[in-house]
Amino acid sequence: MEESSDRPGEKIVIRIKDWGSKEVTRGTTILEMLGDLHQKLKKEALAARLNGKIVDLNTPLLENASLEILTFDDPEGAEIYRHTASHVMAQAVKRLYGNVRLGIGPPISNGFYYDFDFTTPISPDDLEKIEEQVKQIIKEDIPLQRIEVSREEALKIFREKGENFKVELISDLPEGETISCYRQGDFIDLCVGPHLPSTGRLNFFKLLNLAGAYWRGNENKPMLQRIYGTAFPKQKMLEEYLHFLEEARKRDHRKLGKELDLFSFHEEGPGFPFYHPRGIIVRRELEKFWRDEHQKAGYLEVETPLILNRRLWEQSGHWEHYKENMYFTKIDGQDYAIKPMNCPGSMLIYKTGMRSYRDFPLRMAEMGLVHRHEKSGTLHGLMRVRSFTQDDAHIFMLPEQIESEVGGVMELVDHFYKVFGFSYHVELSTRPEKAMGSDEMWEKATSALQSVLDKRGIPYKINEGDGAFYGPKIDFHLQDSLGRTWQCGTIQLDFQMPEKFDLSYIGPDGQKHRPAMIHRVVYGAMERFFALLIEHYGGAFPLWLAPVQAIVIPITDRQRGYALEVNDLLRHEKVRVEMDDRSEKVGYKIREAQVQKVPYMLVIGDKEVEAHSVAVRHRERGDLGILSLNAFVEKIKEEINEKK
RNA sequence: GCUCACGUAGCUCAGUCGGCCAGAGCGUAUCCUUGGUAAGGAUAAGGUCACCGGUUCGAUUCCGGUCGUGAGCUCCA
Repeated sequence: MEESSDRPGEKIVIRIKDWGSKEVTRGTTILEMLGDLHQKLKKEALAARLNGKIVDLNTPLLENASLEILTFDDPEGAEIYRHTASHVMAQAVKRLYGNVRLGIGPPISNGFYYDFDFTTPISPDDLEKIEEQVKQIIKEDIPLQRIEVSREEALKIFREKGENFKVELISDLPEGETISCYRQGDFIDLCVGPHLPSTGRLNFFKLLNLAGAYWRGNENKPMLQRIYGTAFPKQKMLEEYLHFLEEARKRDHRKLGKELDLFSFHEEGPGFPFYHPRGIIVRRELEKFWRDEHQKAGYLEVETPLILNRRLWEQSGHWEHYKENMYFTKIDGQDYAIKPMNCPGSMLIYKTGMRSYRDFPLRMAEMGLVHRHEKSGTLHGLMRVRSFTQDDAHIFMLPEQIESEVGGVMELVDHFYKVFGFSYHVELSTRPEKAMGSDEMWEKATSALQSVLDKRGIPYKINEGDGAFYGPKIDFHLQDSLGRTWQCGTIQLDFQMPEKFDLSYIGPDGQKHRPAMIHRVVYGAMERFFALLIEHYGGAFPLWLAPVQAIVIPITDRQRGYALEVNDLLRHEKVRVEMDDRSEKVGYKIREAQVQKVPYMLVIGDKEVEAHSVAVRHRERGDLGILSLNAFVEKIKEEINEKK
């Protein structure tokens, strides 16, 4: 609408969000304009949105326009800030280790990274040195300059520098695309930008860790060294972030698992978890809840063997598609495999009799222990293991029941996660490269899942090519204490297994038909869900899950008799109770119970013996005063039942 | 699987630039203490310094390999 003209000295009008309009001379940069407008804003501004497009502050204003100033509080602002930080780090690395080639260096949530190809690998000790150099570059306050170049020029620049990764990136850019670079002093990087106007705009900077990363995420390509870091405009923000990381480490399920004596791992079985008495209590409670809810939701429970003949796995397609992840054994000279999935077993149960459309939907659930050979480097506490129990179910149904059944599972998942207070996000995964079945089948199955999500208005992300080999899936992801996400629930539509196993049902027409089927889990894997729960609650499980729900603490030996009576009564009422009658002071016993995150501590002195009562202390609410023994028993039983 | 780092008592961690009996705190055991809401005191036990080789007069320490663990990549519930 607004025609630009090339007459110099002409005035143009800029409408600035939250700051009204401003008249400037054509050609004034955004930064210059801000200087006239407001010093604080100029200081906080990182980039701007000019007529909807995010640009550098050095961008000259050439026509009437609308402008929005981006600060660190805007997600885009923070990204630009971190992106510049990554360039500065790369410059520092270049200065210190001249002979290093650059990979990529994007901002990520809470920070940034940059990938480098060093001639000799650096060690974590080098980070300090790099950090010092970064500080130096910030101090030098070097301006960042955007340069737009032709493809040939870009190739020339980076070829001359020996930056063959950058050359590869440029070569892969579509023809005709403007190629931009950012220069700061002697350092130049291929980058779309935008960036901060100068390195001095960065403030508090911290390099966090060093890791390996394949070039372009491809395991067949060279491995680079990735340096992770973060940057904030205020010291306090950086400190808060580092503090958050520290707190998150305290909630790490691997640490809490040890401290609370829940589970362990051993060299004798890497990736194979050992549940301790306290850990198995939590798991059994989760299972109990699961059985109750599944019974209500109309599921039938089954159990199938751990080891089954090779023939079955050939029939299911696992032999062909999943062999690398399976464990094998021989029985009487015949090949057997330890099940990596529960479905083939359920197929055999399905086939033990004639099925009628009247039986549908047939919801067959199984807490099935599966074993998978996961790559050693991927193991991670209970989150990623080699043997785990899936709260599996296979639903056999009429094709027209798919939508309502998928919807039903989604409701069940939502209900479960709400009970634990988890928030989650949903992803839809489509056909992988290595897949069974025709494109039409995949198309049909994928759009069925998509339509359920769309109809329910559930936001989801699409993961192209991430489906199971037998069908597309809807995944439910939860976050751990550090914000890393883990797939838990999943709903997988499968038109393959029914074919492979020649499943049938008798329809109303008296003829045989092929049933539709879904695989689904709600918790996902009990191990992973348990790990997430530990981190979610920081080890302080809600009463109904707590391994020890109450601890009886007699003050002296005199109260031991009555304390034992309290202990026995609670135990008979199925409360998980322990007694601490060691000759230690009350304070000591309380401290230990607090550290172990026991919900209720029952202190018993002479007064309580006399009154047949208990002095109740709650791990979070503190001293709750004296309750009669019976009143406490009722109270705790009620709270357990209500899953408070 | 790959890159880098790490592996010392049940746990958390010192330490040894190659050399006498390898240390601390917590925990455990025994004794003293019987103390009212987050650590009472004393004594003791506890280690093939992950494992296997090599270098060396001598290795927990240096080198190589194996196993395990961590961060991340790849892969996945």
